Amino acid sequence: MKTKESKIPEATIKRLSTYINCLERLGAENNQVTSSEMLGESCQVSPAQIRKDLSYFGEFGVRGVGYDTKKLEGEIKEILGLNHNWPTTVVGVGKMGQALLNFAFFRKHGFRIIAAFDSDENKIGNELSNGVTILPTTEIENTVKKEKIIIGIITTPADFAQEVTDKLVAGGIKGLLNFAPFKVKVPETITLRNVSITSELDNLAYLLTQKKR
Amino acid sequence: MKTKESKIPEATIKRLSTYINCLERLGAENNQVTSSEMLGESCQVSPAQIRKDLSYFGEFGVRGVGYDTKKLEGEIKEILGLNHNWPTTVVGVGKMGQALLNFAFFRKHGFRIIAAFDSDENKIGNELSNGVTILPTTEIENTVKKEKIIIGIITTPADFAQEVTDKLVAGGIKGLLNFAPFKVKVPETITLRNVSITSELDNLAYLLTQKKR
DNA sequence: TCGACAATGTGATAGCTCTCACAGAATCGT
DNA sequence: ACGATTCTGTGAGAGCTATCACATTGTCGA
Repeated sequence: MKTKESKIPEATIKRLSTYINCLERLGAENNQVTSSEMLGESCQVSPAQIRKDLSYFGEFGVRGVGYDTKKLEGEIKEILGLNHNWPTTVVGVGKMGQALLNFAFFRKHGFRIIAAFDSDENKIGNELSNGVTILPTTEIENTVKKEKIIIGIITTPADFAQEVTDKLVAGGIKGLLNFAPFKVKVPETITLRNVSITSELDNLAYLLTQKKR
Repeated sequence: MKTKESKIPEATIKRLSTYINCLERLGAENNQVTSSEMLGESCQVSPAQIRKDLSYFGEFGVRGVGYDTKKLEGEIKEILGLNHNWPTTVVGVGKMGQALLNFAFFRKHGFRIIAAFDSDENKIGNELSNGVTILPTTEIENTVKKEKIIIGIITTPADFAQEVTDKLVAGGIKGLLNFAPFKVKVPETITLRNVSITSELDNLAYLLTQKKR
């Protein structure tokens, strides 16, 4: 895989992820070959946009023909780095945490859950369906160190988000995905993505309010 | 509230939502007055960006002083339309659906859950903590019509997302927030936001992969 | 073998978003 | 009363992202 040196738009990365989804579906529907138009139809992105996005990383299609569905899917997974198996932990085993732990695609997307933490004494010691035992949050730093955990997923209430973040960072975590409705702060060396579900709700509210006018 | 006629960037709307979060926090910490710098520090946005964002909607601050924390919070809520009480339904009462139903801020953000649906017979008939009874998905169209539900939140598996979407649309829904990892299609008149949790995971994977290079 | 055709890859360009720098406006101390 | 100070609001411009149009390249049938 050759990566061209120009900067790749964040939006492109986001779309690549949706391309995989659509390619899987198209593949399952027996489309051995896909055109940028067909893929665009499927994931509601313009064909030109798709070609442009792919062009940042190389040439994956055949002119006059299109893309080999399976092959392209593989290429994009390679680009995104979904062929890894990052040791991952989830902190906060509430409903949101459980929802994520259930997601079958965790593994498919290159994450391996090897620890879970909560501060609720009733949950500590319980075993998840994948065999992982819920540990107290006091064990975060130790465990991250010992198990060489790379990725932390935060699904605690907002008030505890910074606290557990600091513990994960102290343990040497590399990447964080924060679902708590609080923008946590981390040292620059750490890769962080804040996912704000509230802002999606707010966004919808805004759009609907506009429409009423 | 006067809205200037120029188009407002989507990114601005997203940020406004985070401003509310930070303003609540700052207010709780007894900051009666906030500067764009303080707010920027709190939510990790540049002060200039904050002022620009707000300038799309009017003038909310006092030069040389800053913003009245509580008042600004109220203004932004007004802009986003969080002072409504949209009748809302959740389709798919799995872990993800339950997580959302638990979120206290549903009401705070202008949504009122008045129905929930699932296709699992073991769940149908159960009552949620807010008193709502889970109905079978066959009742979606009827109920949406009868209860004049405006907003639908989809937390089903990907395979059922389009199906329930169509039912919600048939019932006359106005806005949809789709958490299923499948980009559903709706008529143009309907406001739709697809929230892709997988793409956040993928994005993190990509960033970490890049860093290793 | 060759021409018609189909769909990619990409330079140019339009459009959008953020950043910068500073003018404008309110407060406070003297 | 007024100048120094502070922080907002905003035009201009830089930087980034998406769209367009077409040259390019491969396929397929005659």
